[in-house]
Amino acid sequence: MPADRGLAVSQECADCPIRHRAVCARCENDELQQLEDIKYYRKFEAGQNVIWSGDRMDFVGSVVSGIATLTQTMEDGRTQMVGLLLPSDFVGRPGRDTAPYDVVATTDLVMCCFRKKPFESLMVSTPNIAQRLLQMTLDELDAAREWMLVLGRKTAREKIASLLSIFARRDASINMSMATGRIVFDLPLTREAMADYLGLTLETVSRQISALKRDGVIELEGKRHVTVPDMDLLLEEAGDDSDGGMLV
Amino acid sequence: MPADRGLAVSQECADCPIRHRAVCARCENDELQQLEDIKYYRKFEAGQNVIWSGDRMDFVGSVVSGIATLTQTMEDGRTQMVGLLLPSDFVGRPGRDTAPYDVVATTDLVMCCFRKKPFESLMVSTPNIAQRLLQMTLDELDAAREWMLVLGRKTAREKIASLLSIFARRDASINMSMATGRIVFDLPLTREAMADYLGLTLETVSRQISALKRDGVIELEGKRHVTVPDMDLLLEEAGDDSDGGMLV
DNA sequence: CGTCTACTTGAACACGATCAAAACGAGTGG
DNA sequence: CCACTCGTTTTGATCGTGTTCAAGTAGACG
Repeated sequence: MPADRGLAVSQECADCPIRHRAVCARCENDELQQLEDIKYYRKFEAGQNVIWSGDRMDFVGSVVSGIATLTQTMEDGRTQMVGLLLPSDFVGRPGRDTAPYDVVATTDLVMCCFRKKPFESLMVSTPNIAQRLLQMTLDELDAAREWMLVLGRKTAREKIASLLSIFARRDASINMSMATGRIVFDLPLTREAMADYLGLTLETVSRQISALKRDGVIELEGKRHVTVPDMDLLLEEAGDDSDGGMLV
Repeated sequence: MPADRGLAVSQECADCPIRHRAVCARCENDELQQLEDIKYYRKFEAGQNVIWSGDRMDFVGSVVSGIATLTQTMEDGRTQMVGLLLPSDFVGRPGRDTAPYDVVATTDLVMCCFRKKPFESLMVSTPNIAQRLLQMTLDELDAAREWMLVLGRKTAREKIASLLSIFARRDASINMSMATGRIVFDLPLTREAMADYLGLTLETVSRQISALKRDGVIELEGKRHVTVPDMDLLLEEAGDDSDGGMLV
């Protein structure tokens, strides 16, 4: 178990890639300075646990790059992913000190961490941080509720299409591929991780991906490289309103 | 469609039953006074819609008494309940003006409402409100994620047991029935509403309740009156850690 | 090559859904 | 008091989606 490299990334908040989306988004320069004083970076390798459920948590932080998952596990081993952490997402809960879920790095991961105690003090003295955190938490609550519909009522095919839409949408907003209509991305999760997110088995995930490929909804190169020729078609397969719920 | 009685409950915040649990929990007397200035009560009858998905929302508020549900519906009619609103729970989102879900009164319901604009101003000027709302939102996020495990990985029997545990736990904390070991309560939801919460059909709900009764996990008088002779047994059926995750 | 791990595919099964009918309880009116 | 309706719930029979168990393929790395 190779420890994370001690001397990690060093970076100015000013040119941080998640500057305008993370908890610090609303901070003024002086507030940013205060955060800078208590922050440090940590790197994790793909597959590494960031936090173990039940462990004491003495930091909170933001995902800078890479992807992590939040998962819950029952005694008999059944696991359910309850959150997908993308760059700018926040980890940890001010005011609680043991972690309720496992946090696992799915890809190589860089996190911007704050020691919990000083961060909690800042929360009180800096409304811009608390307000941003409230906003982000409300967004996550909406996402969690949307996912409850997926888990409770959608078919396996719709579930897969829903998950692919999430990746496709995220990628479209980064790569500006809207123009061409074709969206291309790499799946950041294994079939098993997808199954854990969707409440399915990995075999069913595999079968449904094959089916969507066979039906021309997606194209596959290798196991991970996906092309979506027609986003509207994918959304239809996902069972979402085609006239896109523009919550953004 | 009988309108809600215009002249509704009038009440002092000081002797409000949800005073220490709602958004206002942390407020000092002067802050409470400011809330009192912008609040008004509304009553809804069982079955009435409080809010329709997509509608403009010009108020936020707290459930004072009764039970309401948050539900999401797909075009083809499949519905999933995404939240259960009990007394002291908060409805509405500062900073957003169209409702993302239907809110339906399941029993007769009293809400303490605040006009949205003034409330948003108070949020900025009164950290105690914003902080309490953040705390409550984080709790709801935890609850939503717990429910994702129920929806994604539990069997029908475990789902029913999980739902019954929620009601039982809530009731135990009110009635102090811990002593006797027997917990008694009335189901606040129809079989159909339970099905919508659990991602099942109402027939399956009915069958599993019958099965739990047959196996002595619960006792039933009529359709709604439930007795739990052994809470540990119920929790075991729900698939939860028997040594109770004491998050309280 | 051999050995991983990740993924795919097949066959049989089981759980929960679906369709259908009947029981129950509360309310209404003769 | 019984007959009637209406909404909720129970129970039964059959069906289908997704699971389970099992074998096999593909690609990476030694």
